[in-house]
Amino acid sequence: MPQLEPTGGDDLGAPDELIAFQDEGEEQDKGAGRGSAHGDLDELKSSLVSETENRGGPGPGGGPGPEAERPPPPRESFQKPRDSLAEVVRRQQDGVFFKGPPYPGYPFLMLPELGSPYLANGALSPGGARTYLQMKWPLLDVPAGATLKDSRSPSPAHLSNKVPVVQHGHHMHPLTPLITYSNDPFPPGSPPGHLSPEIDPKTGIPRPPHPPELPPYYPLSPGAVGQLPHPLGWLVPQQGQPVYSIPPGGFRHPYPALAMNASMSSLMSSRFSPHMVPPPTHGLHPSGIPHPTIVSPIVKQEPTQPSASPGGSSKSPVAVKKEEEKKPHIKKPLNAFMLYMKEMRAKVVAECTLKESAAINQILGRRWHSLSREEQAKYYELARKERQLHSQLYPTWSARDNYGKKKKRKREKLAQQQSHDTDSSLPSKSKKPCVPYLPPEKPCASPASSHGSMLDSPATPSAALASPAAPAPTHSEQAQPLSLTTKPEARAQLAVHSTVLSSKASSSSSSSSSSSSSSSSSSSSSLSSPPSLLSRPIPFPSVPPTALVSSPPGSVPAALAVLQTQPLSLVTKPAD
DNA sequence: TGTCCTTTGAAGTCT
DNA sequence: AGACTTCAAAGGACA
Repeated sequence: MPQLEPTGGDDLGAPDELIAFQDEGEEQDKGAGRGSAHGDLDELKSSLVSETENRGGPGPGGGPGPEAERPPPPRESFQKPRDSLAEVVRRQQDGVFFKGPPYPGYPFLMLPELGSPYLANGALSPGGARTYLQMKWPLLDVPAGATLKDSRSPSPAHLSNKVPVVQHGHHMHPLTPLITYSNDPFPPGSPPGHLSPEIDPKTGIPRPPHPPELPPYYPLSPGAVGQLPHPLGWLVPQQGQPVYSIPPGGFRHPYPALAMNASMSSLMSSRFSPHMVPPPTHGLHPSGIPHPTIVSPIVKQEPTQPSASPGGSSKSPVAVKKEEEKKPHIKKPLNAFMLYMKEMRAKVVAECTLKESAAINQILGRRWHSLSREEQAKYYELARKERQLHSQLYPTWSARDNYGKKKKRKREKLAQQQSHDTDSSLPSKSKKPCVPYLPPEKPCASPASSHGSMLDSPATPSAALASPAAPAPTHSEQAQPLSLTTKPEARAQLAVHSTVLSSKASSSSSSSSSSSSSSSSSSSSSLSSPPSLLSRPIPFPSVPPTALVSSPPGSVPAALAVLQTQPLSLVTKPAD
């Protein structure tokens, strides 16, 4: 694990290798020929990512071409068989969520009215245009929920995007003016493995080598990053969530000694605002908005210096406990996916009537996988910045500090799961069916069905592969519904599905297991998926050998794209 | 009211 | 070292 360096040039797991993404994308944009090594997979890839291409839509970054050309992002969820809920969710995605580009709002987020709302007073007024000026950005004070739904869309496409997306003018990433991509040293470390520039650990598909002429940094070129909605939701009110505002007069750094660069300042001012210091108004920001990462304990928190080592004193247990109670709860910095979720949740909710986070999260998880590496890289970068800032703000903070703050349930659940595994006949606890997470009406599912999703009318794998131009869903999006759920309960439930599927399909589970184990990917928990879940039948017949051969374990073989079809049809519509 | 669900990733603990 | 666990966000569902 990369360690935080005093210089701030730490590598906190950010995908440094993502440096190659931009180049890759550009190359693809130019339609440049690709290495012969990919030749065999090109066709498959194109067919697999055709949906991505379709939904890519016209964007600042270019046409849909690049998306289709890029290797499928590492996805592990292929092996995750989904229950009916996931199925419905998938359909919703296919039919609704992926009808547009992943970030449909970017282009038109270049709001023309630069500065008007907040330039005057230094803060965004409620309902004010979310046009962020570069220099003003750190000082923005966005009222909570003020801009959750921005109907003033300059573009029709924006109508569907009700998520307040912060967008800099000039295609400037919100953090671009603040994050010194070129100066802020982020030595290559251990970024997400699936984002490796050389070989995708998941897919095993070699990636175009990073041209030496390119800077060893994330390809967050202004143009590229400009498409990124403000992933740091702290400045963007979402779902009525309080926005981490900054005092009108700017923001007072609680740690003068802490050298803060612009990026730090931006982060600090937003998510990790100096609320650790004696809050001016009883733990609340001067604006009255609670700090996002610091949850004041019930007991009125006292001015405690985060840097000051907590505990370590010879106090009585009671005193220590009392002191701990007073300690503000410093939340963990959000990881890339959390940032993504935070940003996209509102959009998904807006696009669909889904309200339940569980279902939405499933969608988001799939969308996350469907994101291009470049897009993911943005979030990884932001997450790394967050962690970096967090570590600087709270040097003594450790994730352990929050251990036990929440009711430990997983352990219990896991224990139950284990016992459940031993005795599969006994339902664990009050296990809730996964189906309920989707509303019965499933308004978002209709379009997909009307369009004839792959599930509704599963196309033969061969057909899908044979017609790359066909709007075939991306492998991830298609397969994810089948992906194993990492939750013990769900796994237990899915095991039933798996069993049914296995009984219905004579396909060997070995192939599926290999692909399932490939879910190695990101989620460690997925690795622990019980074999029973891996036994999901996977039709490989029509899969070109190259696709399988070139897809090492831990990858998502293009062949798995076929999973979307038959098995899914078996799983779908459980409740109907 | 509190917990669960659900997702991924980071970071912790445990073996 | 690897496996496992917890937490981060979110909000409806449920006991």
